[in-house]
Order: sequence, then C-alpha cells, then structure tokens
Amino acid sequence: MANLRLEIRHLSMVRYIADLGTVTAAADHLGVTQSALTHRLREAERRLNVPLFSRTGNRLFLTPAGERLYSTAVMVLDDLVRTEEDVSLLGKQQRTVVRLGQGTYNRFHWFPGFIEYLGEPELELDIVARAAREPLTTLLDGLADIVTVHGMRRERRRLRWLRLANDPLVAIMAPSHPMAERDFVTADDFVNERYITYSLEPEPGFEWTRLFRSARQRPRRISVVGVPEAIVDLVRAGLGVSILSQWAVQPEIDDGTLVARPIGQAGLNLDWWVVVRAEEGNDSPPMRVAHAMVAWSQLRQQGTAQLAFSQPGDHRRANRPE
DNA sequence: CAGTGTCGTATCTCACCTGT
DNA sequence: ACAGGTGAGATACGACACTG
Repeated sequence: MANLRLEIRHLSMVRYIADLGTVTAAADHLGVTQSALTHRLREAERRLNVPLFSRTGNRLFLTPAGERLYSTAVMVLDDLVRTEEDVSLLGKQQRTVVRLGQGTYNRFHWFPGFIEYLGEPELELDIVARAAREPLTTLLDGLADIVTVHGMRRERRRLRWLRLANDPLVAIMAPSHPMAERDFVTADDFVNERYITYSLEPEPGFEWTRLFRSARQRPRRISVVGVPEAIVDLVRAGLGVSILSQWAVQPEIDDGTLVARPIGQAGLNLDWWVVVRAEEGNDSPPMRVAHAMVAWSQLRQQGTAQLAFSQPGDHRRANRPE
C-alpha cells in the first residue's frame, strides 16, 4: 500500500473547519489552539501540494480538492467512530453488533418497530448509511452484515438472498398538485412536470424501463438531486414530482405532507430482498436478523400485496385531499 | 480572525548497554 | 545471539505573543 500523506487529525481538521467555517471554531472544537490548527492545515496542504481552502476575508471555503477530501473525511471519521464502538462492545462481550444497510434509501422510520419485534436485547443493530449507494459491494467488503436491495435477484456464490416484500412504486407529489386529484397516474402525466430523480447513473430508476420507456414518453424536465431523501423535501415543497417506493415515503403520506398515487391502473411493484454473505451460518446473528426481517415484513403485510415496512392501508385513497 | 516567528515539549529514531 | 532498556539527537507539534 502506498504511504499515506495525511493522518486522521488532518481529516478531522478539514471536516471541522469546513463545518464550522473558521479555523478558530474548529480548533476550539478539537481542543487545540487556532495556531496549531493553522500549522496543521498548512502542513496538510504542503503534503498534498494543493490548497484545501480558499481564503475570503476571515472565512475559509473548501476548494474542489478540499471538497473531495472533506467527503472522504466525513465517511472515514464516521466509520471509525462506529468501528470503535463495535470493537468496544465486542471487547466487553456484552452485545453482538449486526450492521444493517439499505439500498437506495436512507430511511429508517421502520427501525424502532423492528427492534421491538426482534426482541433480542443482546443483538445491537447498527445502521450503515453508505450502503445506500452500493449495498452489495458494502456487504461483500464486510462493511455491513445485512443489506436490503430491490429489483432482480442477482445470484452470486458469496451471497444469500431472502425475499422480503413486494412493495409498490408510487408517484409522489405535494397535496396541492393537480396530479393528486387522480386515482392513478400514467407516463403522460409526467411529460410536462419537473421530474426529480436521485440518479441517472449508472442507470436510471426502475420506473424508467417499466413506465417511461414502455410508454415512449418521458418527462421533459429532469432534475438529478443525488440523494433520495432530498427528493422528498423538494416534492413536498411543490418543486416537482417523483416516483419512489411507497414504504420509503410512508411517514410523509401518513402526516399528509405528500400524496402518493399508483403508477397505472394496475400499479407498479418492486421486489425487495434481504441479502447476507453466504458464509453466515443459519444461526448466525445476521441470519437471525434477516429471517426476523422477512417474518416481520410478512406479518405486517396482513394479506395485502403491498408494503415491506410501511403501515398497512389503501395507498390509493390514504391521504386523498378533500 | 488568519497568519507568522519563536520557543518549549513530546515523540521518534538510532546507537549503545545489559541481562538472559 | 537476541530482546529489552536507556540516553542523545532530530523532528514534529502546539502555545504564546504579535501583526495585518
């Protein structure tokens, strides 16, 4: 491995100067003097031979190189904190940590209910946010013990797949949006809307092939926001419409800040899977949690064809505005 | 509030010594 | 011969005082 030019203290320095806006505030947070942090910053820039911050008056702003380092710093530092906690727990041999990742959506409103259902106090469930982007890679790299993914099952020798649920994709919009008046929506309804999606790379969402491509229609205005959670905020603010898994937006549907409508008269559903590494034994903590997730999901479906983690209810009429 | 110069302290490296 | 301890010198780091 190549010799690293930066150390953990440099990463935390970049993170807190960027977060807090000044060297003085960051130094205070890190428990060193402003002078020490200025030295540390200059040393990091010297080692990398690139400025990490631009100076405007008394404020510091990340350069493109700084931005790149910042994103890694946040990820590494958060991971390190979690790892220390895991190791600490393992050292005490009090609890077993099972790390759970979720493909695409970092939405965990279902989590407290599941922990209660699981009823295994010796198991500590930890959330791995980075799994949202590449869940299977995160699992295979050993950074998560369980991930949930949607779409087609992709057999790999190193993975075990358990079917979790078949959950509807729904069109989401602000309650005041004209589409909220419809019983269901079609590809035509999106043509003149601003369609907000989280990514067009490496491939557009499932709805792209199942809805827009087959209908030979597509939205004229598309905004890529990168984070599914941001879609919810933008749609709720009336800045566009989108298509997401119903379970992911169930809290907003329930509190009436979003309206969800089925895709087409028959609806459009998506398979969800829970995946663990193949080497996990049937009685291993990750497999126990995975089986519990499947059982819990089935219980909550209550005979309907919808929802993995969302509340039971008629999604067509659940929050139809009066 | 950021940056600089100076100085004290902590840490690291290396050579040497000692005990087994 | 080897492992571990000790001390000197080099280097890195941070604090203080100060400037712009």
